[in-house]
Amino acid sequence: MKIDINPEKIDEVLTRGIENIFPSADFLKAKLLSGQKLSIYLGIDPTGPTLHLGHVIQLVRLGKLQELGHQIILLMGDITAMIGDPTDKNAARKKLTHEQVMENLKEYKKQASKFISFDGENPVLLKFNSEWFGKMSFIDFLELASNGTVGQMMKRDMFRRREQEEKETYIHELMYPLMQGYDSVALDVDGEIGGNDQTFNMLVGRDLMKVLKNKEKFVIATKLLVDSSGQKMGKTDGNAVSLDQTPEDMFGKVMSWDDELIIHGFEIITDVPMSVLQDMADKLTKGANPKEMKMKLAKEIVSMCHSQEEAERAEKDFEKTFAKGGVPDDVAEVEVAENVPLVDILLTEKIIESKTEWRRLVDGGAVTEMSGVEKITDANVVAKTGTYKIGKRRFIKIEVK
RNA sequence: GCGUCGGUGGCGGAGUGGUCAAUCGCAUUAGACUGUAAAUCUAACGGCCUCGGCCUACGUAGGUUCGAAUCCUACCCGACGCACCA
Repeated sequence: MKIDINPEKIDEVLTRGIENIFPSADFLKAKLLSGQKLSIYLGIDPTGPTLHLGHVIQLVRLGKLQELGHQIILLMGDITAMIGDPTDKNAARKKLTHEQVMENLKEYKKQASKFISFDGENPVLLKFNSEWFGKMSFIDFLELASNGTVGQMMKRDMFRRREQEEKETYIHELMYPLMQGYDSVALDVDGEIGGNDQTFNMLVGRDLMKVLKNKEKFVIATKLLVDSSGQKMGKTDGNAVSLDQTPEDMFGKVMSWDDELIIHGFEIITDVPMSVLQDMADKLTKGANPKEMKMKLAKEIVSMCHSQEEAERAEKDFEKTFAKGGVPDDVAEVEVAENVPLVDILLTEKIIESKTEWRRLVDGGAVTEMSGVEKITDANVVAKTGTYKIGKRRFIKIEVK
């Protein structure tokens, strides 16, 4: 495959959704313009069962680079995931077993393939860092460890903060940046891409490359999706969008984002041209209703992660249920015998967690029978045929036989 | 190994014999207002029932007591200090 050196595309790669480039944007630009095929990797630690929107930001960037003809490597940190990246964790994360890790990454490839291509003439290379860490001897490891000092590692604000708060930092955590850095060496890549929160780790890899391979690895740090309080939208927070969610859920999640995130989200996730975004930003400052734009963003994101059709469906569904207070299309349906208390059905369907919760919901006026738009006030009602709404977004359709 | 302090609900963090299912803050859920936004206000926030109670919970296991998150013993885990080892 020929390397595309279209300056416009390259400019987009260098700027859109990018927080920082090391050693410099010009350095990378020259590389991209050189016509040389570059190898670039993204490392993901499979610490959860699914990828999330945070990963999408990087995957989209990678997709662009793949289109330009470069060699993309997706590295599964099956070993590093077991240790746990201490980034942004004020307490040491629980260590995972290798089995848990392997279980987690089952879906990863499938989900990633929405953004980068694993076949065709320039396929993504899928790697696991157990390939080298699995057979690294303790001596080798010490050798590697001798490339970093405690002082260097302690530069991470993370570790500093823990120190200040008198929380513990384990030695294996201190090793983490070196391990991630060694991934670069083992893969012998030209560059790495990752979220801005990974900058420190990525730069450790850059240093190692210089020492061990005498190579200038470039590092692309992407912007992060942060909410109004500056919190990362990560898998540990409730506001995260994970890729295994249904189109409807995903759409709803995006709709519940802060308004400030609209333009930001468009920029770092979607392909909507920057000129269009500028236009939207202008309209927003002039007082346009942000909801419309958020709808567009939600649709765009669902369309990327699922498909255009599903995005349209999700949008209609959203309109219907929330804007118009109706019932969504894909409500779970159950058939029950006569004289079954409504609670029991909801409990077996796992819509509610306990009878106590149910009582609270009924007391709070959160339960409605949709056909008559009647509020349920008696916690002991027997289920009747109909559609019930519990709270804002829980629905169930019941058919009494 | 010795000593000191500490381990409480999703998190942070009170509570030091009964009135403690445990103040409070955050998070969460629901209601009002809306745009399933934010802000705000209200309420709920271990479980179960006939709403008066019952059961299970304050690191783990025992014990003292009419009664324990609170006292005692042992054990586990952590922080700090000292020692040991160099």
